[in-house]
Amino acid sequence: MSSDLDIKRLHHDVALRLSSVGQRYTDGRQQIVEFLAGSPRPVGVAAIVKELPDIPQSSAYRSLGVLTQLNVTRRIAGTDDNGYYELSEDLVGRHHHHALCESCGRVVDIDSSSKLEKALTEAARIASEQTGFTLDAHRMDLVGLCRDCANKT
Amino acid sequence: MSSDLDIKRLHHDVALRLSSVGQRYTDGRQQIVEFLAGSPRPVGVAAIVKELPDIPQSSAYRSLGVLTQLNVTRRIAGTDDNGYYELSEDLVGRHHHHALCESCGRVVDIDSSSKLEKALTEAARIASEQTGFTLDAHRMDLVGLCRDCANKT
DNA sequence: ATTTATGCAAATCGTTTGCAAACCT
DNA sequence: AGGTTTGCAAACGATTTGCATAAAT
Repeated sequence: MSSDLDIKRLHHDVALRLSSVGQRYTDGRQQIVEFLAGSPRPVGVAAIVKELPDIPQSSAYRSLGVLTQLNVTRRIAGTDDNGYYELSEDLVGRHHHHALCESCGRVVDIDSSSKLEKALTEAARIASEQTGFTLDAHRMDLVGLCRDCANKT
Repeated sequence: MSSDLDIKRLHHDVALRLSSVGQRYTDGRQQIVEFLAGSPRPVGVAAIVKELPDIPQSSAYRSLGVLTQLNVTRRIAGTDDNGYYELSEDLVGRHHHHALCESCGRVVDIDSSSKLEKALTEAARIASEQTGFTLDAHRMDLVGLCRDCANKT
């Protein structure tokens, strides 16, 4: 099946990036990458160490640090000031955005579509002109209330 | 001049919201509100206590907490996991968005314009459908590099 | 007089770091 | 051997909280 191949290819790509700067693709790092690959949304460090109990917090943070530097992973700052991690877009080849719940901190993916991209590209262009910001691949986080939190009100 | 009137009206509105829940509009709280009113962008707590030295950190946090609960202020989570505060849109009557620098954490305002709003409203609609999120007045944070950080590269 | 706000210091929580041991190559 | 990663515990920085005092109504 293709997902099996994908994982192999993913590990291969990650290994390449690590070795290019003299870093090793250790078992713990592989576990983290694979876990992120299997998650439909960015995951917090708490969830990572819970799911991968033989990886202590400090190692998780350190690994995520080097992986993020090498652009293997990306860190999303949630509205709850926790870090959420996902594989970088150029590894998974899927452009997307995020919706952040301002009540519970949940982060979910918004898959890209041509209509959405068109709207956001235009928005990013205007915003960039006005602020002088470089909007790399127009990353955009929408802030609102997730369904659960909206229903609690 | 009109800004003088605006400030008076602002204080009046804030006082109203506070008193409606039995809270007092103390001098420290007035100072904070006035400082936020005078800033062109969301400000961090560090900046607040630096500019208003007779307000200790804990009081600043506590005041901002109640002001935010009453929707007098709003908290923006920066990419650096610090809290940045601004007056809420319904007090200042100016709809806007934010650009977050993913390198230095800086937060700047993006003034709204009809073209931008049109693009973002469309984006919010699509995203909302897909995620089930309620996108309150489509708040949207664009993440990229501010001019300073882009030049450092 | 009763409730609410303040100010200090201590606690908390996510995250980072120092250091010695374990691991690759 | 020589550099890298791990694991623990201690350090950190932003934010929160307990508690006794001060202020407002």
